[in-house]
Amino acid sequence: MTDRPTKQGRGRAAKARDTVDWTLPVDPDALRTTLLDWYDRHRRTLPWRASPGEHSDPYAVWLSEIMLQQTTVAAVKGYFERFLKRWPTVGDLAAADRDDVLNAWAGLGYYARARNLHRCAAVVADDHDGHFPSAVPDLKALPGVGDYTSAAIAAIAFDTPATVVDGNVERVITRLFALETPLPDAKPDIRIRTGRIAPDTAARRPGDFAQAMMDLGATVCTPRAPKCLLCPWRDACRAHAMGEEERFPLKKPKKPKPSRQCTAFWVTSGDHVLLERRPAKGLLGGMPGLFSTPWIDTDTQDMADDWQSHLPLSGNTRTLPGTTRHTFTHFHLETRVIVVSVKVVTDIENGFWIPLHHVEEAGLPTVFKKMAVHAVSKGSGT
DNA sequence: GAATCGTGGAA
DNA sequence: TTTCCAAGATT
Repeated sequence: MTDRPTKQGRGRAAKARDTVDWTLPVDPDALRTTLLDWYDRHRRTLPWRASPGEHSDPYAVWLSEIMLQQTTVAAVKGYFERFLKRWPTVGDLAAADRDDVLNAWAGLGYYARARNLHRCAAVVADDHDGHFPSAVPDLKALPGVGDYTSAAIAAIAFDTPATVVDGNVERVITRLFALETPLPDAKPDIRIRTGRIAPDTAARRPGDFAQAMMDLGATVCTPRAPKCLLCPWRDACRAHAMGEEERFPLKKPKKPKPSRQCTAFWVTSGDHVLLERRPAKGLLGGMPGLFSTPWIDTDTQDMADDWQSHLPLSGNTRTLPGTTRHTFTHFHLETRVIVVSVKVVTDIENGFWIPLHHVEEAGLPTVFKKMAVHAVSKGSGT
């Protein structure tokens, strides 16, 4: 495979393509064929994966791909099956109440995905007659669908040639070529190299190839202790030849996580508890939670003990022993819980009351679920 | 381009 | 206990 002749007015990608240094002992077509053979022999059964030869439902593909963003297969399985059973079509999901969708998503994390999921379903139902578009640019225009997901849906659901690059592909490609450029700077190069190996026609099975690349990364070319003896690309892999598989991909150093702390309020009245509906945007946006003081940075702020002014309702208060801890993507949170007993159920802004025995179905994100468990276990002494 | 945005499992 | 990381998107 040779580089194309130079043309005028090329973009950055085209320019980089000419400078790609292809130094593997085998050509792209051989790599693609070898990988597809491996996939046919090792294909995994997954809830969202069509059987060989069967047509996959674009709605199911889209739903699974959104859920799988930065999330493990094991964590997604149950959620995927519950969603598909409750909302069998994109029209059903579009017609669902937003809070019901958020409730069903609770615990899976990255809640902007759930908000975008519901918005996207509405767009597909309203603007696309209930059918997902098949072209990458049209898919990428949908809420929550970016570079990876648009390519994945096009390839897997419609067998359209598309360059699918996720974290698995990045790892496989950087090892195959022993790329010394750290992520994310290496992304454009990785995309170009992946595009060279990937199928360029529907007949060459773009969907299977994309899934094969990701399966290879997930089961063989793993971050730690890769199973190179089982790898179909073992003989071509430069990192393997160097004996330095685990050194790739290189990554830019990440910043340390700061710590924050807050005081949360477990407000009860009789057998009811008060929860907050959080603002629609930002951290845990749109989700239910406990009222609390602001989450203050531990390093820059003193242990501010001014929880009184943030008390949502006045009542008898009791500070529980101990704290709960939770780690988000970019900070740690330590929470002290104060039990507040109020005389009568009183409505307040952004607040809602639920029976205590329904807390488990309230759809609390994990950080709040920890606080609720703490309150119930430590606070039952009154 | 850097920050933001969850969670649970593995080492 | 801490760190890493998993089928990324958005701002």
